[in-house]
Amino acid sequence: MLQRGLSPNNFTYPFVIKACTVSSLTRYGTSVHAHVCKAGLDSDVYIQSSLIHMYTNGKDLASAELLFVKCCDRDAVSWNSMIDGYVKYGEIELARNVFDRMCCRDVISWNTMINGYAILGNIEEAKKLFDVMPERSVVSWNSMLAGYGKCEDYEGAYRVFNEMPRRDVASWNAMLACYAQCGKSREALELFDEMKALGVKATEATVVSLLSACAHLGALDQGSSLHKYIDEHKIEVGTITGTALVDMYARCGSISLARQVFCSIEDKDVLTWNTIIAGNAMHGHANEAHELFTKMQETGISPNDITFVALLSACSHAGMVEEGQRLLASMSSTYSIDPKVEHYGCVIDLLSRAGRLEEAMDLIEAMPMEPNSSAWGALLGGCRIHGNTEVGELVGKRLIGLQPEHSGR
DNA sequence: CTAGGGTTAG
Repeated sequence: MLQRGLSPNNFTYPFVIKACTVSSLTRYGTSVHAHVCKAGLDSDVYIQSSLIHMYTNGKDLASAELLFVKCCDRDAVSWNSMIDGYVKYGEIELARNVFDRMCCRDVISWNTMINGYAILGNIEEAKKLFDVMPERSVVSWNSMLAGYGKCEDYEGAYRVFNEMPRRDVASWNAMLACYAQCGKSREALELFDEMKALGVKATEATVVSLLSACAHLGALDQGSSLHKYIDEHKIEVGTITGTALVDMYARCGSISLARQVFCSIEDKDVLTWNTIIAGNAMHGHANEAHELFTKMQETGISPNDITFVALLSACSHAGMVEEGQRLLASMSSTYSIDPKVEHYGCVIDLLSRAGRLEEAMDLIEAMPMEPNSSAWGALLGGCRIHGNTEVGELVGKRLIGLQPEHSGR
C-alpha cells in the first residue's frame, strides 16, 4: 500500500496493528507506531488502544505505559490491556492500582483482575472481587475454577464447577486440568465420559489433560483410544498435544510409538525435546538420550534446567558417572544454567550407586544450597548397597543435627 | 478477537 503511494488513515492502522499483535510482530508494530505519529494520528483513541494492546501482548510494558500516560481520552480497551499487561508481567499490585483508578470498569476488567489473582493462587483475593462484581460471565466462573485448580484444591474447583449457571468447553477443560494436575487421573477420565455424554465437543486442551492423566496411570489402552479419538474427531495435533502424546506413550511403555509421534511434530519446542529425552532415559536408552540432546541443539533449541534433569537421570540409569559429572559442570560453564538441588541430587545418586561414597559426600557438602531429603536419601541408599557404615553414620549424624524430628526409621 | 481452559524431571 505504501509502495503504491497510498496513505493509510485512522481506519487502516488498527487492522495493521492487530495483525502485528496476533502474530507477535512487535518490531514491525513499532515501525507502524512511528508511521502513526508521522501521520499525526497518535491521538486517535482506537489506534492508541490497539497499540497499547500490542505492546502489553508483546510484554513491552515500558512502551505501553508511555503511551497510556500520554492519552487523555482512554477507552476501556486501553485500561483493560494495561491491567492485563501488569497481570501477565506478575505485577499484580500495579494491575490493581490501574483497576482501582479505572472509572469505566466492565466485566472484562473484573475478569482480568480475578484471573490475575487466580494465576498467583491467591484465591481469597479473587473471591473478594468475584463476590462484589456487578455482573458475572462464564469467564468469571472459569477464572475462579482455574484459581482453585492452581491451589490444587480439586474439591473447591468441583464446587465452582457444580455451582456455575452455565458451562462452556473451557469450564470442562479447567476442571479436567485440575483433576489431572492433582493426580486425580481416574476422576479426569470419568469427567470426560460425562462430557462426551452431554455432547460437549473436545478441544486440544481437553485431550492434553486427558493424555497427561493416562500417562500418570500408565494406561496404554485408554491412551491409545484417546489417540484414535483425536484422529477421528479431527482434533488438531499441535506442539503441546503432540508432546502430551509422546509423554503418554513413553510413560505407558511404548517408546517406539513415542518416537513415531515425536518425529511427526512439526514445531518441536524445548518441552517436546525434554519429553523424548526423558522418555529414552526412563527406558534405559542413555546413548539415544544424549544423541537427541545434540540434535536438539542442532535444530536451534536451547536446553533448560529440566533438559539436564532428564539427561542426568539417563546417566543414572546407565551408570555413566563421568558423563554425569561432565554434564553437571557444563551446565553453568557452557549453558549458563545454575544447577539446582535436583541436578546435584542426580549426580549424588550416580556417585552413590557406583560406590563412590566419599565423592558423593564431598559433593553434598560442596553444593551451594541446602541438600533436600532425596539428595540425602540417594547417599544413604548408596551406603546401604555398598555396606559403608562409616559414611552412613556420618550422614545419619548430619541428618539428626539438621532435622531432629526426622531421626531415622 | 480486550478476559478464561494445555504439555516436560522425580
